[in-house]
Amino acid sequence: MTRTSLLPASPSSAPVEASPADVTRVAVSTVIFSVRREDDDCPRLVLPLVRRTRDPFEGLWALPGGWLDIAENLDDAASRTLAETTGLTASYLEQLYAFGRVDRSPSRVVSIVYWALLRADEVDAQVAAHAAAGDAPENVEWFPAADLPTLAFDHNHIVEYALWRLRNKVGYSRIAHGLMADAFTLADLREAYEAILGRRLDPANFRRQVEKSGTLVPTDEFRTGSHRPARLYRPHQDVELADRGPLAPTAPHESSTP
Amino acid sequence: MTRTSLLPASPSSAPVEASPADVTRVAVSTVIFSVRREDDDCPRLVLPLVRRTRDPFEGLWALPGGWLDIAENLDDAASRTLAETTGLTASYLEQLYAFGRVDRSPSRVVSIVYWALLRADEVDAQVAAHAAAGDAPENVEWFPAADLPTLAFDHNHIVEYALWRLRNKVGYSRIAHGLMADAFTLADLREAYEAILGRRLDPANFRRQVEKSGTLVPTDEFRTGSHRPARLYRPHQDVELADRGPLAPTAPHESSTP
DNA sequence: TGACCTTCTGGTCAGCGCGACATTAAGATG
DNA sequence: CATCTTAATGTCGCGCTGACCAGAAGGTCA
Repeated sequence: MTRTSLLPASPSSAPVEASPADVTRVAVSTVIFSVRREDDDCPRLVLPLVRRTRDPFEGLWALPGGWLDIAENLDDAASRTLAETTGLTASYLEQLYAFGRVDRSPSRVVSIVYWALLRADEVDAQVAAHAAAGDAPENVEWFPAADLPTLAFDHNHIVEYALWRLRNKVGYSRIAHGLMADAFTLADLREAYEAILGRRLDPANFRRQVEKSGTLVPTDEFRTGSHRPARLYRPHQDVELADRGPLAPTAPHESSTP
Repeated sequence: MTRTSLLPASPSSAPVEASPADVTRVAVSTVIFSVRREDDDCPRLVLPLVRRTRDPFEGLWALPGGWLDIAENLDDAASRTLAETTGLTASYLEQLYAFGRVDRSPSRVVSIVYWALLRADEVDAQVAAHAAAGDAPENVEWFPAADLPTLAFDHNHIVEYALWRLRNKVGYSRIAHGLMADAFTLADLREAYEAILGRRLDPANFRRQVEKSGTLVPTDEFRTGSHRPARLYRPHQDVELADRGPLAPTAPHESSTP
């Protein structure tokens, strides 16, 4: 419950656990995306990384994560390690892939990687809350997803795959709503799509698609800015961000053979 | 290399390995689909299951699989355990999901599950080859995917999810080609789609879609039957069954940070 | 105040893909 | 030779989409 381990570390740094030389260990990491407006420029896709403080790849940036506990579900481990290392709580969490190449780490580690979204307004809010509480996470920094440094392990490749999945999923689901605050304009949502897809979208056509989908509820409020005020929308309650199929959102592997 | 272990077994049956009571072990299983024509009826989606011979769920049917070796990539483990338990070699193999609920097994087991396709003509061919060689796999039986018995562990749920992924993927990729022999008619391919999707497709519209996709090469041969002969097609060489994105088909986690 | 700019919002139009359906071709069967 | 079944081609209408236009509604600045 109160583990303090960070990422897959060197063999010598795991005193209690069995010798990594002959055991396959399971780690859990998370690629968590958010959008942030740089200056007055267009919003960009960003993700938090953690600087490693232990031997394999010490000093390099890596995905937030940690070891899987013996009595912990995979989803719970992803949420826990993400919170422990970055102090963040995701608004959407989904398993990405299990990476297990023998040569991806000095010791044998299978990483169950999740990808997640964080509401744009929660980035600053959660960071500020932790700063006020005095438990601000250390060695955490946000990077633009399109311009990352060389990361530890195969994490560059993992982020590349997570981006690919996100760009795919944004096309056939309402997943981008997970980046939005409670109320937002269609321009906000469109800019999130543009940040993910890396190309501009026609505002009129975008509006048509969203309205037809029925996933948004218009409010009577408007956001006033430099120009004509824009109507604020809220996400429809009964619409899931994505169709998980037989994998239930909260308890993924249930329902069969009790 | 010459392991003979079958599925995740009871603690007492793993003498050399560390005690399962305090270690999370990694298993690999595979849901492998094929199509078989029942009688002169329409083809159906079938999959092979293995009857368990050890304690947890002994006697129940389960997915083919086994333990991950310490120096073995995940993909290799899926191929190896599939061959060891069923004698089959898949024509397409893709990671499905990592299942790791604490309560899915008496001991803590994280299962990296793959899903695969087997060419219809290879089902009988591979079985016959093993029978001739005297190493026919035991306790293996094919079941219709739509009508399975109660399986061990959470395997019913896993098959359900694999079916969902297959039905999804068949809509936006050429994955169904992995079920076809070297040469096949459009009716063969359409019936595979129908078996997967569970509904009839219009032959004319199906032909139009396939021809436009450019994934098939018409031959000069025809299959003669009870009615007008049907032209035989071959899959286009340069067309992958599915877009894996940054995950290369043979060596999934490479290319980054050398 | 009024000209001008930018964004929001609604609308039109052509092209494409797809489902539904009609029609002809070609071999097997009796 | 009539008939049946499947193979293969063609036609039509609908809905979605991208490109584009036009008015609405606020600011900004001379």
